[in-house]
Amino acid sequence: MGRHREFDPDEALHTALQVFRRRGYEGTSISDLTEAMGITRPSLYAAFGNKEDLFRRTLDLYERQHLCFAHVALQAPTAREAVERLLRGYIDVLTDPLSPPGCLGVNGAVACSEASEPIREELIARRIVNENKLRDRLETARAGGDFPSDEDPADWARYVVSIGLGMAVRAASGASREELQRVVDVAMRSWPTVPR
Amino acid sequence: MGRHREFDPDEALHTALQVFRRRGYEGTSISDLTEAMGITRPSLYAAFGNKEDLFRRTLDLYERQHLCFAHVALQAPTAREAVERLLRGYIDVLTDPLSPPGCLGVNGAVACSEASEPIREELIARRIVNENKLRDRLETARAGGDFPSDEDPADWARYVVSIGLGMAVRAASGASREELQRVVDVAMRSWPTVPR
DNA sequence: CATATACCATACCGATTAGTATGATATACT
DNA sequence: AGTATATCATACTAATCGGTATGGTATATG
Repeated sequence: MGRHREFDPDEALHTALQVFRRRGYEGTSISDLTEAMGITRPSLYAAFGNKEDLFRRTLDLYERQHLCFAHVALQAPTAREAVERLLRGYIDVLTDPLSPPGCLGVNGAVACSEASEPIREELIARRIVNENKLRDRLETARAGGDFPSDEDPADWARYVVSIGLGMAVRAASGASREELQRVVDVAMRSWPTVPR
Repeated sequence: MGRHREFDPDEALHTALQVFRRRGYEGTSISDLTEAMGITRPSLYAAFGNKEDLFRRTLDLYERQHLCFAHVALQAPTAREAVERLLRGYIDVLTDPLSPPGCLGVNGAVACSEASEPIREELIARRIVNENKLRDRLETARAGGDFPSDEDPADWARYVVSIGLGMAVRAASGASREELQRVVDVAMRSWPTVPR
């Protein structure tokens, strides 16, 4: 019943992701979006709700499509390898030549007006979820003797995520893959070994 | 000749710094500023030019007043100590209870609309200046035998700045001093020693 | 004291913001 | 075929954006 939609919502969502990723949440206007997506304002609102809803859906898509490597990385045999795969994989996302540089989660709303505070908090919450996954991985590593028992998994998860955040800011500023690889090279040198 | 200004420009600039630091460049409106500074729009424009001029002046004030510790830190006797003082001092800035958390240089414009691209580039440029100062310090350290000759000062400067950027994002998200201290604790463990 | 001048207050500017009401158009179901 | 309905295109809303014109007020100089 009714007329058919003349655009592909999934394709449109991919386009929205590109725009949001380059400009952040507040830096992107509805006009920016409709222009890039090739649809009209009412079509956008009918298909995706409001700007905030649309951003959350692009966030979901981003995690599903670009951050999915993390789940696999965490399953590496050793904790060290898991972390290294995490950081190297993240570099690929940050510098993907087909997407604007940087991370949607970081570019999204580091600082913003009061109006988009909910989005900012959503991004912070999602970041914490990911950091906790890494911490849990390190905890099982410790239980399995793959991570020193006198080291705090939370400390190391925090460290690794901080490196990631730093790289994300750098990438958004135009850092090259090679530059970021060297950051990881140095960062991994502090990785603790299990005394035996 | 003429009427006296009824507000203290320096005090007003300090207030502007607080607002910009919390909200970033684009997230801050002129109304936000005039309201916080307790002055009218024409007064603001008469005293500080336009929004971009005002932001650059708050940036100068920020570097003069909050980032000045870096210059001193770099003069520490050893490279390692210089870097550690740099990072610890930065934590103090990021979590100063009298100011909004985070760094003006990072919060300022990670992502933004096309309109404020000049500000974004200004911030990136200033960041590079600071990283180069650190790199130079490490280079003289290497020349003086205080830093391994087979290590690249640029790599380590990049690493240290990345840690700083990561902490800045964390701080803006509400990270505590203690949390950030632990990041530095871990980060410093990779610091190279000179073979002797 | 008179006058020139700098500041303040108010009200405004056009442009843009997110979001929507309206009417035309095209499709699916009865 | 007829009708219900969902989409599309256009035009619109009130609010806010950065920035300014205007006119009153206070002060410094002659």
